[in-house]
Amino acid sequence: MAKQDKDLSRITPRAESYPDWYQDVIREGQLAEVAGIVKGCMVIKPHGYAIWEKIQRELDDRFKATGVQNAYFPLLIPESFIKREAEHVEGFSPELAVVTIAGGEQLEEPYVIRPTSETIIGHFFAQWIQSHRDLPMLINQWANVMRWEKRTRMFLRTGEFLWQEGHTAHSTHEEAVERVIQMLNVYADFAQDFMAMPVIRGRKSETEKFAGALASYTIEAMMQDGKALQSGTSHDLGQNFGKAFDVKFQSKEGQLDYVWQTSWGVSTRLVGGLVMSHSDDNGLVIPPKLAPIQAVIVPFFRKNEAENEQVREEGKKLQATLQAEGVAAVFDDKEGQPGPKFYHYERLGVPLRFGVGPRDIANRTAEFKRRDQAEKRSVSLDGLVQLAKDELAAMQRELFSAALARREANTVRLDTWDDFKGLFDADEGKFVFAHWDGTKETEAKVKAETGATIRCIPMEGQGFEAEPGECVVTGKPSAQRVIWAKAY
RNA sequence: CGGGGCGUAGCGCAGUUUGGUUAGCGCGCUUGACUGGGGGUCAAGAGGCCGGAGGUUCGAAUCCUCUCGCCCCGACCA
Repeated sequence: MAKQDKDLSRITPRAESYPDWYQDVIREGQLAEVAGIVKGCMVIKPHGYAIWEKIQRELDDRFKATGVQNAYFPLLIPESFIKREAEHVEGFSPELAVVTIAGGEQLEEPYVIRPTSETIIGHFFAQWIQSHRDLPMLINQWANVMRWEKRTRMFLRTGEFLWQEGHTAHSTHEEAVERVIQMLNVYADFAQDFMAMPVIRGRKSETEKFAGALASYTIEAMMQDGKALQSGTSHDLGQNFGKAFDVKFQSKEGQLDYVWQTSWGVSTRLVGGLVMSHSDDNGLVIPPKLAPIQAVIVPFFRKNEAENEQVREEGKKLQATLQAEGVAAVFDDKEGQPGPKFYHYERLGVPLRFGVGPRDIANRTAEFKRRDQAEKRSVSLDGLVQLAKDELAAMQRELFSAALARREANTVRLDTWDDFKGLFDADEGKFVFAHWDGTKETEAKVKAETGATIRCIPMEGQGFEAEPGECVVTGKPSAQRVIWAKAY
């Protein structure tokens, strides 16, 4: 408190400015920084990348469990490929970066730096698939992509970003749709179980769907400011790309037909979702399953070197014991006072912190603090490993419950246009569950007048059951309510 | 792409209106001592072609022209 004038609290409180807070948490949590030298791009720093690696590993396992294999396709795509699917060109043209010179010479046909790989993968699928016996083809690639954005935000929208894109080909539409939903569910489970980020699964409206898809499905999460974050998508591509790239197979009956394709992806945007789901005014908060460091042990040194040596030994022992039990623990015995270390690890989002000093060694205790709780307490050294495991599990659960409770508290059913417009005019971050007549025109009107868009048409079984009614804008018949919100 | 703001030490800024010679401050950093249970104290240091180019001038961080870049707010997007 007395140190306020020393520029020590460098995180803008959320209440003051949510965008500034977001940037501050990323900086202080050492996740990433703006590259500066390359427009719209960022450097993902080791701590941020470690989180991405945990996301990757977990998702990769889950993909493979469904029979998907990894592969890799070229970064550069012949420009003509992008143009083959009409909606696809239209959707992506504005944000393409194009290579026109290579090896010092003008290229005959420019290359596009991939914004996504449906086209180039379509090309190879055409070569790899002849028979129904080659299907289903289940491929995923971990890659970087580039979409030239007018306005960028760290992790949420950058010129270049990392992601995975799954691409599958099937002999029937039913099977393809099944895969689309299956992968959507993989994403939803991952987000909720691993990232403690509650999501709503649903279908995108025509306006919001992927360029070139028959239908798009999404998981939508609510950030702390009540805005929606599209956190993962899964697309039913129908036969659109099959036709554009001549991906045909011969069926059991000997008929030639175009394959039915899907694509699905999540990106480093998830890291942005992580920040805005759990973090507080003291910095990052990472759910235990996602945390590269799950526990830190901070020693309390004094001037007595013999005592310090004991503290050091106890700290190392504690770290080893935790690691042996699968807890990613760090013992920070660097020079320096404990206070600054506390702040440091707090801002990194480390879930558990243990403090050990001479006093503790005498009493066989440790000071304990959980990142998502305000109080410290003294715990016994003997039961400490079990306590760590229990607390990690509890924190994972509680972060999810808190996020879910927040979403529920900020989701409202509205039935009149006055209420609807009034709410968004007041700039309230809410999910509004309201009826829609199903037309683009209504959607466009709402967007123009309130800034809110249809985040998704929720699927069954999530507490947003379909019920007929009247459109909140036009009063025309509506088959079901949809989720409206302002979005990132 | 429109509107606004900003480029001076690693970070945050002052100085620019009213040119003036060694360009300042806070934090951070280095070294040492004292310390040590939530950003401690003292001392000594290191660190700048003031975003870039051109011009005006005896003299430019400061004035003029051009340029590059970044951030914020809006229209388009994982």
